[in-house]
Amino acid sequence: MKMRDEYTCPLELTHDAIKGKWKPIILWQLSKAPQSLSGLRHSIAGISQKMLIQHLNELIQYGFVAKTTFEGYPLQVEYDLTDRGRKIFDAITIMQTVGIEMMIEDHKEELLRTKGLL
Amino acid sequence: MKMRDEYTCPLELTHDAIKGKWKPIILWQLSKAPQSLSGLRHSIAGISQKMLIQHLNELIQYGFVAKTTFEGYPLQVEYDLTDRGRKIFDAITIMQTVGIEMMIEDHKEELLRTKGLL
DNA sequence: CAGCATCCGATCTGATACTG
DNA sequence: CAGTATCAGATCGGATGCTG
Repeated sequence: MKMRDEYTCPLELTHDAIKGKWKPIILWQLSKAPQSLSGLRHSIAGISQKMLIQHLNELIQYGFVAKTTFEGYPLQVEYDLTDRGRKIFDAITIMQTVGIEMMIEDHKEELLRTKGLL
Repeated sequence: MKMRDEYTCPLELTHDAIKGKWKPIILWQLSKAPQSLSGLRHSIAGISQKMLIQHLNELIQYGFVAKTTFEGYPLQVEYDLTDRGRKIFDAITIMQTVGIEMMIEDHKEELLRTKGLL
């Protein structure tokens, strides 16, 4: 992702920090538990390794995620939310809630439509 | 923007709904007051008319924004947040808060660095 | 297991010009 | 004032193959 040098608008900064197809889901997964790369790859359906690493690195640059590397073989790392990451996670939670409501409402409409009630 | 037919993940749905360079700022502006197209264009620095209309339409499709058209000349419209829009705005608020904190912290570091304290 | 490099099609954005 | 159409460049995302 192209990263900007400077921001004048705080909202733009945060939006940049969580934009991209997979960042919200990565944060969501990490909020459940710190995980390894392969752990995340299994818990996030459909993500490629390239995208996972790229988005993780961006989250690290913005200070939402911390990475710990353990010595020895097999190689082992752990990704975890930082304090800042936990703060932005509150926003992710709201997004999740609203998303659920939207899906329920839309499904309701669909149901009524198929029954000829709309 | 490419719109998906179906969503399996609520978070993905909401993220799609607010993604794009300008959507968070548009929602932010509309939360202050319902506005006309030209009003928004003036309150959002740097946005092109095409992007503004495009993102507004996407926000309408996702049910975050409502549009009212008034008859007569000169043409007049008004964009406003819906209830759903106000819910997602809570997430935007958190994003704004975190963004401000990030900017302050980063600036703090910068200050210390220039003073040779870091 | 963790991570990088490259290539390519899909998508996003912005400038410009035009319509009701 | 509100909105559409088109086109070119930048960016993003996914598949694949390679390294420590």
